[in-house]
Amino acid sequence: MAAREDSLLNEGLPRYAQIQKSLEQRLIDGIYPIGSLMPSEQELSQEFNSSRTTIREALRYLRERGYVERRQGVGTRVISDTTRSTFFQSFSSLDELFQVAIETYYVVLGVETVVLEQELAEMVGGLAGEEWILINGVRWTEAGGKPICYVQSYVPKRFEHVVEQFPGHQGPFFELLERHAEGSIQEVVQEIRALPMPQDFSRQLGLKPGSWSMQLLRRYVSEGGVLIASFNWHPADQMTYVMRIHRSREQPAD
Amino acid sequence: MAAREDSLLNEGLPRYAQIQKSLEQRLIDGIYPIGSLMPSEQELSQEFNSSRTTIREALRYLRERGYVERRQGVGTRVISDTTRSTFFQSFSSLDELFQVAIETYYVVLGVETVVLEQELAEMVGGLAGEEWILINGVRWTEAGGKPICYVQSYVPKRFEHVVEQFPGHQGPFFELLERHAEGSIQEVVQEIRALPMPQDFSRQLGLKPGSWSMQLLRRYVSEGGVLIASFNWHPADQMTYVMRIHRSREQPAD
DNA sequence: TCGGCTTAATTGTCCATACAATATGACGTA
DNA sequence: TACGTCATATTGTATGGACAATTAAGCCGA
Repeated sequence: MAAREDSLLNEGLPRYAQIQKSLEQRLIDGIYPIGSLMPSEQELSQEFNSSRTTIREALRYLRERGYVERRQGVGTRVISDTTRSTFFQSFSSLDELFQVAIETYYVVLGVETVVLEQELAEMVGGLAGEEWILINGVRWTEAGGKPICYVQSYVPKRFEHVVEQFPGHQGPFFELLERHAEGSIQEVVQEIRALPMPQDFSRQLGLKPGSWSMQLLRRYVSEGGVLIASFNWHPADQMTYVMRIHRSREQPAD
Repeated sequence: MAAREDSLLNEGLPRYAQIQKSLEQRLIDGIYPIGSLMPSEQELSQEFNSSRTTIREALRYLRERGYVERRQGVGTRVISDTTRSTFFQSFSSLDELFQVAIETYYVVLGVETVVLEQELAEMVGGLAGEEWILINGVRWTEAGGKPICYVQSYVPKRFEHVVEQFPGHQGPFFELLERHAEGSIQEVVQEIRALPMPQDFSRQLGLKPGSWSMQLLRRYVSEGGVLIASFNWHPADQMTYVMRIHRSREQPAD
């Protein structure tokens, strides 16, 4: 009982939390050096005068925090003296990621089949000489409102039957394509450039000749390859791309 | 014994893992609707003919996965029928985040004290009328190489003594500032714009008048407020900002 | 010296039990 | 009707115990 009070701060925390803190501090202080084995569960159980279950709960926390790895037959090995610290940016959906306003209104201007040249193939993620479908359109704030951006979407020819459904579809095209694809979207690559706005796009968006744009290129990649690659051409003076990046000392899911 | 075999797939998995899978499937199937209470630990213990500890382990998994929340005195309430599925982009350091080439070479052109006007204050995260320190500089590929971008860095006046160390410091300034700040950097906000390149910056970068830029504004925010806000002006034709976003069905730290 | 076997140590899984802490519902009284 | 009290249900914390699975070290024989 007296040994217990000496070893732990009496903070009203559960015992396992107090042991966590003690052990974490020792790791940070290098008392258990990286690469070494910590005392066994039994040894810690005796030191803290607690049951093995309580010790295991504390060690579980250390493992989840990235300080140690635990292996049956070996023991608890120290792999870090700092808790995992990453910067991350996470999104609950791709819409949120791409800051697409839900209420925007998309108008298809035309659909055609194109043969990819080398440079374009590299950008959309296809092969030179392949046939892809190009859909030109304009995204508006609302029907009859202001134009937001000019959109060129490139889709592999094998999704021709899906493209036919695009004009009646008000959500993102990638969602429609994902439903018909082998597997779900695993990665999205976005590239951002400042470029002169092509003149015929300027006309569609009501801009003066010689205007500039922020061009966002996005490739949506599933297991079966690129589903769609879209160039969004935003008028430069109407577009700020904002990213908020947070530090996490915990798993973001906590 | 027979009841046990009926309820669980005999997969060689630990019992708690088998129960996890069963319960997860029920959640996905809507057998336990969102908002409802799942059976109590005791009920599940009887159903699966397992100890309460084993049930708790399975429920812990469901909680960590975001399906349920558990409250003492209430029970286990369903809050989702899908596991957390997020898209994320994580970085092990801010250098990686901002695609800063380690080997670049920064030259300070000048340091002055400025009083923030309203618009600038909003961008750097200060207050109009405040004194901040402005450091102008150019980042080069290497000493004597090509210019990469023009950099305007704004630092609160209270870090005046730290700014004095900037000229001899080849790493990122935010790291130096973080060491002298109250608390570490918790968030970085980055804004990307396509803008005409200011003429005196054009001159410094060897560009023709009328050139355009991609402007990256970054605010590094600690508990005590903004540490530094930097405008990086990149020549438009020399800059593509690339982001790779991955889907994760697990906590990114795993 | 190398390989196989045995033993001991260590963590992983599972159980039963007990008490604490919190929430909820029912009942009684003002 | 509102508030207080009490009983019950539920999850959280903690203990002790047992057996399983894995690893490492030591020993022995070829």
